[in-house]
Amino acid sequence: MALRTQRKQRENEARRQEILAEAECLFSKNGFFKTSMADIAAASQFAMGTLYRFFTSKEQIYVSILESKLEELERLLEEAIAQANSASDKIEAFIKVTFEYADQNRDFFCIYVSGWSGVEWTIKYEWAMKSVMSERVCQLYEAQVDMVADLIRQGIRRKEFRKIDPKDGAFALHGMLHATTYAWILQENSPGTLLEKQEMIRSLFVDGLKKGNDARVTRRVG
Amino acid sequence: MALRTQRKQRENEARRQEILAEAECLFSKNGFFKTSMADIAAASQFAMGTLYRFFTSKEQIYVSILESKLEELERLLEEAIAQANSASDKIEAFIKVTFEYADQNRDFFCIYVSGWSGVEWTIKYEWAMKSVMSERVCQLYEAQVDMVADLIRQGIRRKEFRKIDPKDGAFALHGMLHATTYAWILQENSPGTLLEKQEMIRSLFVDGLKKGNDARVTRRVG
Amino acid sequence: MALRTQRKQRENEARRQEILAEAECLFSKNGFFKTSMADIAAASQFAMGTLYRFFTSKEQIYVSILESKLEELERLLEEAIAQANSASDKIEAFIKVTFEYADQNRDFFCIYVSGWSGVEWTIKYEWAMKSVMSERVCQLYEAQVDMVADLIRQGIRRKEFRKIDPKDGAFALHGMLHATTYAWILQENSPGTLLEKQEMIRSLFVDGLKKGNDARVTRRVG
Amino acid sequence: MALRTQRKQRENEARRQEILAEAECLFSKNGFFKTSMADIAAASQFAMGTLYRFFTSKEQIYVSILESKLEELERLLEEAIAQANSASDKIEAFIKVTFEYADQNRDFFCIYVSGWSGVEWTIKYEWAMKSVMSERVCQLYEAQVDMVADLIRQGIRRKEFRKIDPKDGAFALHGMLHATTYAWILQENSPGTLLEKQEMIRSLFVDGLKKGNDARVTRRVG
DNA sequence: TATGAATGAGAGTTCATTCAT
DNA sequence: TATGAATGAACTCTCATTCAT
Repeated sequence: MALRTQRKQRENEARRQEILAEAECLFSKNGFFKTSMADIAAASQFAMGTLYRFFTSKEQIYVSILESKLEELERLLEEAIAQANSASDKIEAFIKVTFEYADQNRDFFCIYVSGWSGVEWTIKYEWAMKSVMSERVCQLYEAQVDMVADLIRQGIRRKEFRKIDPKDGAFALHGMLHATTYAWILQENSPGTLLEKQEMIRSLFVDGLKKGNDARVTRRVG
Repeated sequence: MALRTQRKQRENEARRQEILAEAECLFSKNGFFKTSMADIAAASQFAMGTLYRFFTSKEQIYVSILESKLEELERLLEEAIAQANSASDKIEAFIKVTFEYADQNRDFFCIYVSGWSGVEWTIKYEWAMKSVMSERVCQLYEAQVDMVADLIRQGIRRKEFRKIDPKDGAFALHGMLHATTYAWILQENSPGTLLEKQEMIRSLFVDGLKKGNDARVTRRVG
Repeated sequence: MALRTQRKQRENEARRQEILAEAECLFSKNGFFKTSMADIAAASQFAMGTLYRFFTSKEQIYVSILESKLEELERLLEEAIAQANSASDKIEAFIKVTFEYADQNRDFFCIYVSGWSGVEWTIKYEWAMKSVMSERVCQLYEAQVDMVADLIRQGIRRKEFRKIDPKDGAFALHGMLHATTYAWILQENSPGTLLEKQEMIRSLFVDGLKKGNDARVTRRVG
Repeated sequence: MALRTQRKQRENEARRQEILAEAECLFSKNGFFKTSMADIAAASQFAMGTLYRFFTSKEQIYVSILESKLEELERLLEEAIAQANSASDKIEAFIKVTFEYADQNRDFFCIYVSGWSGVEWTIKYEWAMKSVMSERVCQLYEAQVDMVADLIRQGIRRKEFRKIDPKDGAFALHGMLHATTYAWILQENSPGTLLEKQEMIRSLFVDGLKKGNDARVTRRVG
């Protein structure tokens, strides 16, 4: 009996994943609002009512996609960072893993960037965004910023990097990564792979952070 | 008669702008889908039917906001770039103008970033995006990328910068700018101004691009 | 302009009434739950969206029927009662007006009795009933009980009636009236009019209450 | 084998009763429409499919509650009436048993009154009512009316009561009983018992029917 | 020309019933 | 036999767009 229960659970999990996979594809193609539950039902070959056995609402499907993928990405990022030594190498690892993941999860990345820029939802006012994005998703987004911010802080402490606001730096890096990824996804028949951009981003960001630069130069904001 | 026609045109233009201004505010607060034509009509104090005399659809209102602001921003960017000499200085000017504009047009910027990440609409498939974003908006987005790409190409030719793919660099810079701006807009009561972030972005990007990117490079205050 | 506004208002009121009339018919035939907004729209020859310009929800339509008719009935009852002198005559007037109104508003009376027995909604738990029946409707139902209870109280004070709990008596009278009305409405091709039952109810109730009765009879409960 | 079959039958009957008991509770609390089969399944601890082994539909469950309780009530009423002598005493017995039963079966009584006023279902048109209420339930309702009507007829024949339409009188009595019961059930923490109302109803109805009354009073319908 | 009421397709969600296990 | 997941039609309500005034 325990066996049957286990099989059921496995099957359910598989179905959930099927639904999520189809929904991911649709959301990435058409966005949240132009994807209907009927579309998801048709694509995943389930009846509409069945979707509601697995998810309580359309929003929950959306959020579930983000949560599961963001958690996976976070694990991969942490693993890779742990294996690198210097702050520079850790950031390089961060960039590499992000690109690899984007390469293998293009659909998700479209949604991911969407969440990042917060935009499909609403923009300026927290309340509106929070109403859709679960607490957990917000945490996961912030965790990614913090991860980079910590690496920058580390690099500054170890004198690898010059002094900058670590959070500002983290936002800047994410911006570069997402814009690059997104541009690459859009040109559907891009010749190369995303990993080819890795060195460019690394050199721009890491070299731009290198210690020497601000020692020699005194600048005012214009 | 010509006079009366002219006055009518001026009045109409004024009305259009009023509508756009209110819509901008609403779209930035609530996003495209959660803003209804009734909302826009109420906010702009026009009847719903009247909105359709000025714009053929809700989407056109959205697009018109982007078009007019993007054109204004493009003019400002070109002016500023023309007045700078070196590629570095031109890029610095680009960053400065972008931040200034964002500071003065927060509502628009929320929409702008949205358009950039393409996200509220649809992401992967051109046709879906094109159905909403006018040809003109796409041109304007591309023009901004090209503007930066050209500056980078120039810098490389003049040996200011090391060799990188100019378009990749342009995407990277835009990503940094938008992420920084967006993060700044979100924290509603941010203490400083956006311009304070300018030097950070500049040094990250321009220094990251510098030829040798090492102790050999000397910089002037721009 | 004021004239046009007035005409508009009159027209709107007329439309509201049309919708209410059709809905009344449907609700009385099929009950609240088996009457759909599509049914009401079809019957009243309006588009579904139009119904929502006049009423915020299906429940509001239902409640509006009750409110307007209950208020009218209350007015009629009060008028008739005021014109009678003795408590007996006032109660007779109450019965007469109730039957007359039922005769002319059969559809409404089906809904009315439904509300009285509280039944379509939920029965035991106030909260569930209150969620549908507006505060106002509840007040109006109670006002009708109180009206009769007051008459009984009056009759007792004036020694017309023997002593009973006035509220209990009021419930009893309403029960008789509703059961009689309802039975009469159900037999669609009833030969006589409801008013023929008036004297029966009057004599049962008023004579049952007459002072003398309990003098002659000594009874034990049980 | 016959023994096993019998045990099965007994078990099945027990299950049926369990389901009916839980359903009764739910229907009385939430009404027919706001009670789902899932609710009933959960409350009775059976799988939804199992419910359909015992009942062909949700409506049948509803109807079965009415049937079984109405049959029980009918038996009790007939027993009590048989033991009384005069028409007055028989009617008193009828009232007493009805109140006792209501006191012990509040959940059922909510549903019962609902059925009586016919209301949750549909009101005016036979077909609609018949579609839900089984032939049997209608018979049982009518049987109750007839039982009282017969008593009244008897009383008239024996000169205990003055002449009235026996069926009208029966409806009136039922109306009083139901309204009184229902009002009492609704005030959840009613201080006394329902039986305390018995004498009031008896004296109202029986005294109202007493022979002498119509001798003293000659009245016209107004 | 300007209006805003009217439209009706389409949205997300529920639930009585079925049927493979 | 008993299960409960799967079904999909039907529900209430929304809103971009139209058009009679």
